Amino acid sequence: MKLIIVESPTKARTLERFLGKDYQVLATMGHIRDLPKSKLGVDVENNFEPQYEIVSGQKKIVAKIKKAADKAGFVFLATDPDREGEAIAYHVLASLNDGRRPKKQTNISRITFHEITQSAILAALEKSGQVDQDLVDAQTARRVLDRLVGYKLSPVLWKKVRRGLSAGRVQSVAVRLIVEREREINRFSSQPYWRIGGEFIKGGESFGAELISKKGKKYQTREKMALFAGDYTSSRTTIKSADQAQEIINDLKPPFRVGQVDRKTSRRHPYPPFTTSTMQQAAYRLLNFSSQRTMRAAQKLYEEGLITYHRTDSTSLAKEALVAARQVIAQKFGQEFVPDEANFYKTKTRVAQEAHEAIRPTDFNRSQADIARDADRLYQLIWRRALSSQAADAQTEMIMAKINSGDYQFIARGRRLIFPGFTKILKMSQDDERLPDLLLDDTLESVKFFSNKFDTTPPPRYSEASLIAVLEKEGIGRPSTYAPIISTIQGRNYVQKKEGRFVPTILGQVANDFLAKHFPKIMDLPFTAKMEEDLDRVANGKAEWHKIISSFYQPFIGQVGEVEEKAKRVKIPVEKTGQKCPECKKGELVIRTGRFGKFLSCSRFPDCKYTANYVEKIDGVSCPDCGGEVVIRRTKKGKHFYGCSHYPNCKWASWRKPSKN
DNA sequence: CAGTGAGCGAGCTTCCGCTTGACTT
Repeated sequence: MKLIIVESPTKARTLERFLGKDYQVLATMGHIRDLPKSKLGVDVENNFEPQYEIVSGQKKIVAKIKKAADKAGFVFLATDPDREGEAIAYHVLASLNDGRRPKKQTNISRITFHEITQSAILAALEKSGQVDQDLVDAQTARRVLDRLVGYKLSPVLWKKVRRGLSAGRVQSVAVRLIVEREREINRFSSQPYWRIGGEFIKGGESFGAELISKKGKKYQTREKMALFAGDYTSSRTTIKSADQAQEIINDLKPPFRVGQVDRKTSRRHPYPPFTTSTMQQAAYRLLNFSSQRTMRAAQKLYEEGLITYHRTDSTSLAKEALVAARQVIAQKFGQEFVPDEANFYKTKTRVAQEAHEAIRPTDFNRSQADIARDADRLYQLIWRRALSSQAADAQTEMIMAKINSGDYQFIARGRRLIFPGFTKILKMSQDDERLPDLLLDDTLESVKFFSNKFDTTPPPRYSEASLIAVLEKEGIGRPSTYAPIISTIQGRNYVQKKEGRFVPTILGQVANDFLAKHFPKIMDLPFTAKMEEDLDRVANGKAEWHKIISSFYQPFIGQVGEVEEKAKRVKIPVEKTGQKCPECKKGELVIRTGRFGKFLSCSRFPDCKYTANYVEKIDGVSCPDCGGEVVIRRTKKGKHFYGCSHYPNCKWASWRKPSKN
């Protein structure tokens, strides 16, 4: 009997099925040892020695693994093939040896595989090795750094801003992005601009064109980044008033002659299959799922064996899956939809660890999941995306015709689908845009000219999806943490969602400004990228983890001490409501935050002691029992729920947000 | 499922990343 250790219980079941009765497979369910929660747990005086202990709630599993290992003839550590997985393997090894790594590993070895297929697992069992101490050291450095940053910075906030706050390498940068975006929006001043269009006729067929230049000098036709913040560095001419637009229109005279016609075939390559991040972004865009809801649905699909692992940063597919996808495409859509060679995708994010496959159906023949509704809808996205990633390119003929009129030049664009390719599977093929058959020197009849007003728009607030996209691009956070980050920064009341997008609270801005002023290095976007470079050097045996941490910690802790001593406590401005105090009738009602959340009180406190509950209303929905307003309330434990504003007259309440009507 | 509340200063709060359950309308 041989014992195999993996991280996920679903994976354990799959392996047992592949390997039969000679193997027992147990799951660690994540990390089994970690730093203590209630104290720093890093001996900064003694070479940053981490004080690991068994994670509370994991004691049973550790005991079970120990017992099974004693009985087994051989143990394979098959945790995920990445930095965290190597660390888990190390901690299992250490747990089996009373907390220490044995000098010699006998009857125990480390194996890795990137795909959960029978062939990959059998190959891995043949190629066993030892736990890679350099990689473990890199993880230790990561863990210790995050603990030092989090547990040293947070108390500074307790002292200087408000009790109970938190700061960290990831969450603080996420908040910063939202705060800075809001300020960019506030600074923005919208500028109107006009675009001029014309309708022409050839052979009885009418079509539209847009004015693009005068004497070769181009007009502003689309909003460009240069227009943000009123910065006119663009070389284009902007039409700034309706009068100016009308003058140009009055100036347009026949003949209207076709000057140039370009036809070219554009090929569009399919999209790579989903990673966690792109799946969350697509589910938000197409299904309006939050990242948490997406992950809950994905978890269900994974546990049912319908998809591969859903926390991944890889876009590669197992060989078996490539073959299967090509077969299914041929069978369902036709051989012409199968490219000559399989499509491969490079991972864009530099920090990707690619421990798993991309997210894909385990069986491409199954186009529906038919379990829970959310899960089924998500499954269909995954199926389409993974399958289409192996389909042929889409081909479109693009037609661009220039039309001259004196000094002025118009452009007409047409589009004709030649071959849908992958877009047929993704269900995203665009309609053709017809143009009559225009030839050089054709003279056209004009029907009318018109102008349309546009306004430059500020950059949008972040949604969950767009925030996660930026974090991933900067290498901040991991597939397993994107959804939790979103709930942390809201739970700390640093940001709130307004119409599905993030707005910083006053507290968020104050805490962010404090950190950005005193700890600019940590709040900087490249901080994590630099950390990752250092960790790579540790993993490759080119740097020593204690030295990396020490060179960070010495200046950092000096700065912490200085700020604790010198920085003034920050006053958090109160939010005004614009309503008069009903008791003294002199002060204004303001929203304050106490130990139990927000409440209303008089601005003249302590002279006037009026207080009232602050209720947050949900727009657009009403109480299903009495038609009153729906408000957010909290239980004694602080959990949110939805109730009726007419309480206690109406006792309606719900955990879930009531839907419209 | 529905309190109170800021100001005093007891003892408390806090990180990131890996994994699932167990509690409910």
